[in-house]
Amino acid sequence: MTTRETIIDKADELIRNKGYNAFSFKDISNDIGIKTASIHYHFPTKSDLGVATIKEHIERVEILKKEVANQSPQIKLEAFLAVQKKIKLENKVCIVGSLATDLNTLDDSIKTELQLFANIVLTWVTEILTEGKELKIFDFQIPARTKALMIITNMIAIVQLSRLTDHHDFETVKETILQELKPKK
Amino acid sequence: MTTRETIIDKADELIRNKGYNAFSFKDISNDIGIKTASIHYHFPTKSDLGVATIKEHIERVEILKKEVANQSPQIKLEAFLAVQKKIKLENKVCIVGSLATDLNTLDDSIKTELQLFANIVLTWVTEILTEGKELKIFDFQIPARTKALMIITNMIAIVQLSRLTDHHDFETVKETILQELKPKK
DNA sequence: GTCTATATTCCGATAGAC
DNA sequence: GTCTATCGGAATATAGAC
Repeated sequence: MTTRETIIDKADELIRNKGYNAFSFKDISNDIGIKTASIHYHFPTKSDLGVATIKEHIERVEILKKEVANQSPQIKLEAFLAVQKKIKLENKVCIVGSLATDLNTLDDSIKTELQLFANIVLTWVTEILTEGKELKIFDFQIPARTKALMIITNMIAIVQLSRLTDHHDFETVKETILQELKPKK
Repeated sequence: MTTRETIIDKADELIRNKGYNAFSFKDISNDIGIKTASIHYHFPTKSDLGVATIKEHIERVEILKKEVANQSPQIKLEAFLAVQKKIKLENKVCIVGSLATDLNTLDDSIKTELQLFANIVLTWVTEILTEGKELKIFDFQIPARTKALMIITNMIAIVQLSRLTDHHDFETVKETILQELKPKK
């Protein structure tokens, strides 16, 4: 992994662990053994690093989409939910939720990139649901985009809320999503 | 309103507008015309102010609960959803979501108070749903607490996500929640 | 590319006058 | 209760040596 990639990886971890305004170049410096001045060589400003971190997420989603492109909608949806499960296991939150709560403090460059990422995820889940309904693997009576909003908001917020209520609540919500998509016999 | 209450009100606004780690005593000082040293007189530390802000939310929920105690489950649920609608109109986020994403940076005193608040809300919505189901006003096939988790996570995250996708998505999710609770004829 | 050194600004918090 | 003044520390960012 290049230094640049190592920095982005650590920034991603810190943003989703502590929040954008709580992490500093010094945190990265301490964790990966490089001086803050060197980080500025790769990313002149903190916003540049923030944008690069979101771009990394976009790339990862595009790769995941391709990996499951030929699989069933069921497998595709489980691939999406597995990402959330990993977030929960690592006690992090989704970068969309993490940055959305800080949105009014972010530069336009980060806002724009985050909007792009959010819409990519929303479009992907909408497509999965549409395909699943056509194949009668999923059943729901509302527009696919609306159903995608319901599912995505469930996942974004349960990683946050289950930090406060009960960590098992994550699994409860995830299983409920899958159950409610099953066609009635 | 006392100075103490004015400070709490402004802190609440800043936490839900910018995030806990992005707001400062100076922000409050500028906005309400009092020096930062005076804020420290009322709240020795930032954590003390954070705890007091959550306590204020707890009090408001308790008051709202009493106001609608004799109303139908439908009215009670709409009272809960109206709070979220107000949050959306003010371009803020729910304090649970705002602080949950920063949780790993918060003092235990704030964490504990936030956990208390989250559980109060969860219990309240669970009770509303239980009552509504008994009266056949609401229909759902999962445990009431699980349904409450689904609805609360929808609302917490849609105020965040609709900042990025489409502001109308808030209303879409809110109306879908109500529609899906209606008994099938 | 990475370093040392530093500029500048802002933060939370405290002492003490009024 | 509110103020002025200040402390100690941490933040983002830059200049310039290697």
